[in-house]
Amino acid sequence: MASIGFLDELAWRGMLHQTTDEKGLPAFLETPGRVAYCGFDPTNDSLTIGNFVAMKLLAHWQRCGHTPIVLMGGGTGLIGDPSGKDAERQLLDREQVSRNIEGCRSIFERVLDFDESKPNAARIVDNADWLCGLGYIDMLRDVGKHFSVNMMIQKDSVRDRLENREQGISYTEFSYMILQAYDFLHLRREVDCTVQVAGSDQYGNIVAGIDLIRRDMVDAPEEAPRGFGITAPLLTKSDGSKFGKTESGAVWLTADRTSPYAFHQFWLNAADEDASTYLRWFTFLEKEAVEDIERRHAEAPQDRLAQRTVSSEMTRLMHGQAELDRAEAAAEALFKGDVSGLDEGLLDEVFQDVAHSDHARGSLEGEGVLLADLLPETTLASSKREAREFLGNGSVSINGSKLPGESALEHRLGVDDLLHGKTILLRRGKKTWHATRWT
RNA sequence: GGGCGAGUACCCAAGUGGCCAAAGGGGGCAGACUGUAAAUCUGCUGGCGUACGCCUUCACAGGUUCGAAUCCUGUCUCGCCCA
Repeated sequence: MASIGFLDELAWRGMLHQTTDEKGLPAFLETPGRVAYCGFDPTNDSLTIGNFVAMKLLAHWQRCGHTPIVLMGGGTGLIGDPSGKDAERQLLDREQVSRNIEGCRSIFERVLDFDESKPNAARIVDNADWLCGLGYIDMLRDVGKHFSVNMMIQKDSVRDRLENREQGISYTEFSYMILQAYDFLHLRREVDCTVQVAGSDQYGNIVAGIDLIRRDMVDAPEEAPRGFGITAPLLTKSDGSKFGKTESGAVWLTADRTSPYAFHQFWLNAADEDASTYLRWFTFLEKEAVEDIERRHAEAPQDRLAQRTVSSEMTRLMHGQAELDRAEAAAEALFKGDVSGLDEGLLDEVFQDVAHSDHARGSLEGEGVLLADLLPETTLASSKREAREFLGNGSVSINGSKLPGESALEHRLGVDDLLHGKTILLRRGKKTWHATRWT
């Protein structure tokens, strides 16, 4: 089936940070059908491209013939993971958490194979199912007993918060590690899950789980596997800024939160220095194909082949071929050609893809509409004052042609500006579009 | 429970009675240059008004004062130390 092992696959992609057993793990993974899990916090009813990385670890795992388990932290999500957080987390209520889990399910289905006829079908479990029923006293006796506080406060996730004079850590979040360790133990016992994969920030939690399993299995035969951990490095951008954020917030994997067009644009706009990393991290292309693209990209970076490949692969995977075609057509129309010459069908598509708004056609008659008054009604300006600022800067275009700053403040839109009798395309700066429809 | 300290705009951070819509940095947006890239340079960055201006803001609620982010009282939150 798979010609390349899981660890090698991650390694060439640059997605392998560390494992808990450099020597034993490769041999262990030679047997197909191993079970690994990765945890996800159900803090939202959708997932972001940051979560995608963890999901992809499981996808590679599955493609290498092993069985992936998506662990939704319906129970731990009620607590909050202190790792990488500099502030105490908001507690979620249980109803919200279960709604969120439902919302994420379809996303996993796009990346993992849940076909139950396969021996290594993926599945989703919710740790609320076993955590919420635990008694506090039982937990303290059976699990807490195995944890040394001395050790716990050494873990980075906790220590950072202890040493940070601005923010401490509550007992609730301090306990998170125990719960996550217990998850691993539970899955080890119940479904023979022997591996946990995650981002490197989870390393401490993973090790805690392995420790717990080891203590639990003191009497088990020596050859019985305990637990392994595999982590991916933190994804960083070349300019040092945080990956996956745009001016409008996180990039989501579902169309209701980030439109396929915006999603496509996000990848297309990647810096050259990041494009190759994205290619390796986010596409499933094989090594030779990736290296070929990198070579061609290096020869002619202005063609942005690497960015184009990532954006089309990712958009197709998350939103399907049809949405990819639309996003590409819209991008082509908006950035390559003369938008005033778009045919009506394509214009309608573009209208759907970019931010848009509806207006009363009557106001265009006669004197027309002062652009400075219109902009605050669009996504291009948040206030009239800001609108004037953009206009004065000469940042605004109508149907693709830029308005010089001097005349822009007084500029009025009229019926002559309508494309195909109903649409005016506005643009601020280079790439922020807004379509207005007049009916 | 007691003592000490902190809470300023998107973030960090100055300011300790008027010159404060509040320094500086970061981030963000825009302009020039480009390849819908990076780097660089320039401008903007509480709201409203095309200016003079008006309004809201320095944790919250009151108070002192002609005048408060700044002083006082109480409340809340956080941190450190003691019990």
